[in-house]
Parts: sequence; C-alpha cells; structure tokens
Amino acid sequence: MDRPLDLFLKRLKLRNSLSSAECAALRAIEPRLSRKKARWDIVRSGDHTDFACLVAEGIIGRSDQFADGSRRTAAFYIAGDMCDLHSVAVPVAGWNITALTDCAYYEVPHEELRAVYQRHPRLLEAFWRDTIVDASVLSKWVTVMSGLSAKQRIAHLFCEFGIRTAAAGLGSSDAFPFPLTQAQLAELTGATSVHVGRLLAELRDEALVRPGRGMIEIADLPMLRKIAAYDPTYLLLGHSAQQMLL
Amino acid sequence: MDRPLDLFLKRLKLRNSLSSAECAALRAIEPRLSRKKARWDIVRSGDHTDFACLVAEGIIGRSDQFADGSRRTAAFYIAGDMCDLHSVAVPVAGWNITALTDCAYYEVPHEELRAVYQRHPRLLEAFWRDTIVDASVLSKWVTVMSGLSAKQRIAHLFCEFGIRTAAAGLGSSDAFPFPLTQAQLAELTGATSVHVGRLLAELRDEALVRPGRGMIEIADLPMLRKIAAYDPTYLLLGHSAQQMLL
DNA sequence: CGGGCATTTGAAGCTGATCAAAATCAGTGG
DNA sequence: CCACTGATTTTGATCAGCTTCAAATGCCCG
Repeated sequence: MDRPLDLFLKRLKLRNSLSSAECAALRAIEPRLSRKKARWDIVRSGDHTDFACLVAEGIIGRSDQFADGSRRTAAFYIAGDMCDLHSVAVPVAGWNITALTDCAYYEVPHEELRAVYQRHPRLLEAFWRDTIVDASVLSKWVTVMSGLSAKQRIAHLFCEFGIRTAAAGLGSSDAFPFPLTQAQLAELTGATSVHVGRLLAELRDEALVRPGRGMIEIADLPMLRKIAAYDPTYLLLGHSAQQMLL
Repeated sequence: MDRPLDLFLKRLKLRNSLSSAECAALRAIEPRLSRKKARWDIVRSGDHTDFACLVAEGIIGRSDQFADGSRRTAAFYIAGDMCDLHSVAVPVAGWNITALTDCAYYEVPHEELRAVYQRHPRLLEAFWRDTIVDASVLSKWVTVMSGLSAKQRIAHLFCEFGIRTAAAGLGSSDAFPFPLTQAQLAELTGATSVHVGRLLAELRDEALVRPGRGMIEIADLPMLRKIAAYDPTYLLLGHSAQQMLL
C-alpha cells in the first residue's frame, strides 16, 4: 500500500541500503498533507519550524530575497525530495522555502524524524548523506553560475531536471513535466525573464529542446549535455543508478 | 595542551554543546599532518578517500574544472574547517579539494571519525550540522553569484571572510590575513582577474577597503556590508556568537 | 641583478540588462 | 461560445558591466 513517505524512501534507497526495520519505521510516519498555491512562502527566513517539508506534488524552491526585493532561487525540489531535512538539526531557517508551482507537501514533524533515527542510527547517516547530496548540488550550482553563460546554465538546469525527475520515477531524462514559467526559470538560472525567453527560442530553433504545455522534451540530449559541459557526478548517484538514468 | 583537533572542536562548539566525554573522544584523535604548496590538488574529483582534511594553516578551496579547463572555486576553507567532512559518509569526491595557498592540513581517518560517532551519537548530529552549515553557505553563494554585481560579490566575500576568520580566532571581522591573489579572488567570485583588479582599486579609492601585504583591512565595514546587501544569518552562528563577531 | 609572478592600465567588443510595447494564451463569467 | 481579464511570452532598441587581448609596470626571491 502507498504510504506518505514512500517517495522519500525511494530517494534514500538510491544512495543507502536500508533494512526492512528501518524502512518500516519511516513508512510508519503519518504526516499532515498541505497544499499551497504558486508563489506562497511556506517557510520564511528566520522562521523557527518544527516540521520538515516533503514535496508530494509540484516544485518547491529554496530562495533568497535581497535588500532590493529581487528574488533568486538557489535550488529546486521535486516530489520525493525533503527540501527541508536539515531543519531537523537546525530548526531556524536561513532562507525561504517557496512554492514555485501549485504544490502539495507533507509536514513531517521533527520530533518523529528524531525518534526514528534515535532508534535506527543508520537512518541518521542516511539523512546526513541526503544533506550532503543537497550540498553537492549547491556546490555545483555555485560554479555553474560563476562560470557558464546564461544559455549553458539553462541547458544545465534541463539536464539536471531530467535526471532528477527520472530518478524520482516521474518522467525520463529527455521528456518530463516542466511547469515553471520563464520568469521562474530566470530566477533559478540568474538571468532576466526576457533573456531566458530569447535563449529558449534559440534552443528551440537549434532543435535541441522542444518546450510545450508544461512539458519539456529534449530533442538532442547528447548535444545539450555537451553545450552545458554537463557531468552528472555531482548528483552522487551510485554507478548502477547512473547507468539507468543517463 | 594543544591537540590537532582543537580548532575543529572550537568550530563545532559554536553551534553544538558537547559533553567533556565527547570533546575528549575527538581530541584523542592523532591525525597525520600534511603540507602542500599553493595550487596543489589534494583530492581530485572521482578520487576515493579514506580521510577527511582538517585545515590547519592556509586556505583550501573546493573547486570544479570545466571542459574548457577553466577553474571555478565554489567554497573556501580556513583553519579549523573540516573541508571534507562529508567524505566520511560519501567517500567518492565529486569535486576537487585544492590548496589555494601554501597550506597545512590534518588527514583525519574516516575510520576514527566513524568510531567516535558510533560511541557518541551526538557527535554524528554535530557532524551533520556542520555539513548543513556548509550547505547553507553554498546556498547563499548560489544567489550571490546569480543576483549580485561583481563588486558586490567581492564585498560579500570580504564580509564573510572576516566573520569566519574572527569566529576561528584568527583575526577580527575588519582586519584579517588574506593571502589570496587577485586571480584566485576572481575564481571565487566569478569574474576575471583583470576586472577584480579594477574593482579592488575602486573599493580602495572609495576608502572602503585597505588591502596590503597579504592582509585586508576593512575601513568602512557598515558601508561594505550595505553595498554587499550582507546578512550573516546564513552562517548559522548562534545569537551569542553573532553578537561577538559583528 | 634578473626572472617569474602579480598587478595595473588601455581599448574594443559581447553578453545580458533594462525599458517598453505588442502578441499570445488561459481562464472567467456572461 | 464569445468577450474580457490578467498573466505569460515574444519582439525591439538601447546601454552598462564585464570579458578579452595586449602590453607595461611593480614586486619578491634566488
């Protein structure tokens, strides 16, 4: 039977081998489901929370607001991602958790997660490892932002989005739902929405990408990877998982 | 008496309260000290390591190399930082660990760290929390790279460098050793060395910063923070620590 | 003193930002 | 089913920030 934490469990299993007792402990958690409209701030920088957000549907972002009011999104999270797992260990947010699209998420109480890993220490290691993956992705994006052109950054995002969607079992790495607007894509890639629009048109004209109706189809994935200088090592997927998804 | 892991312990104590048994267990570790010249790659992307690097002297960076050979540095680490702590949980590196200056570091065996946290589970939480701080800093830098001008990025780096140096007890937030060349500053801030040179000159002419002889003095810290839109929340320092350092 | 880095300066050219407006689309209610 | 509304995408023109290439100057160390 389907349980709320199944998708998260699936994500953990990509990088951890878990015993059936450990799985059962996680699956036993029964968190509250919450829904929010696009643009809603689920957690604001400075907030003190007592639950972590497990994305169930839609896309959630980790965003930062500067003094001048402009928003930049540092990371995105799709179904199965616990976008907030670190809040268990550091309950004061240093950023905003924002619904990028209409979305549904579970509010998983810190208390329950702590109880689970106190009984099963290997789950604490698994949580740590999950944070490490998050950090690795962020690290990659620092260098992507600082070293690649806007076109390459967009291409890089598409490559990553595809693989992560595929890993979550929600699409394949060359055709996946993509419900973000150009303005949000701009926030994620550090460009203006106008410029993103132009570059998307270029990618379309070059027959690399076929966007449409909340979907992206990658027409020429090898070429797209090449122009993005894409190397998926940073996702820290096991060798076997990587084989399947590329 | 001074022990190799004392500086790291000091860092952990900024955000964790540790029992004397926990401290003693960490202090008992006797790692090998290693020295490297500037530009040396200590760990290369793809390497499988069995130790973590604790910086003792100098500056170590986490860097990424693109297909075209250009290097970008995603993060820097100073004395007391375990730049590699995550390698305990994920021993395959997804990036390079590079000596930015001549440096000394301890090679702390994963085995010993694991033994320590298996006996003292709260240390595992402390390690997790350390990774979370790392991720938080990386997250901030994604938005800094994507949203701020080159001048603001340099200012941001100086602000962070000062606070972190002060927190490690190696200087104050407005005057600290800064042994990086303009080319390395460029790699860290996502600009060319030429442009960094010009912007440094601007900052000097505006009497915001006084650089010299491997040192930085911040002449007008409030103003520098203002132009960088600097908000130190992301360093996840406790309220008390923050008071002392700002 | 001389050689290798690092910094400074100059000029030209691109990338991407900004501002403004038109065209397209999605959803709503009449 | 159409007309209306607000959001999103597309197009155009101008301009600033930054890169690139090149060369000159300054600095440290052997």
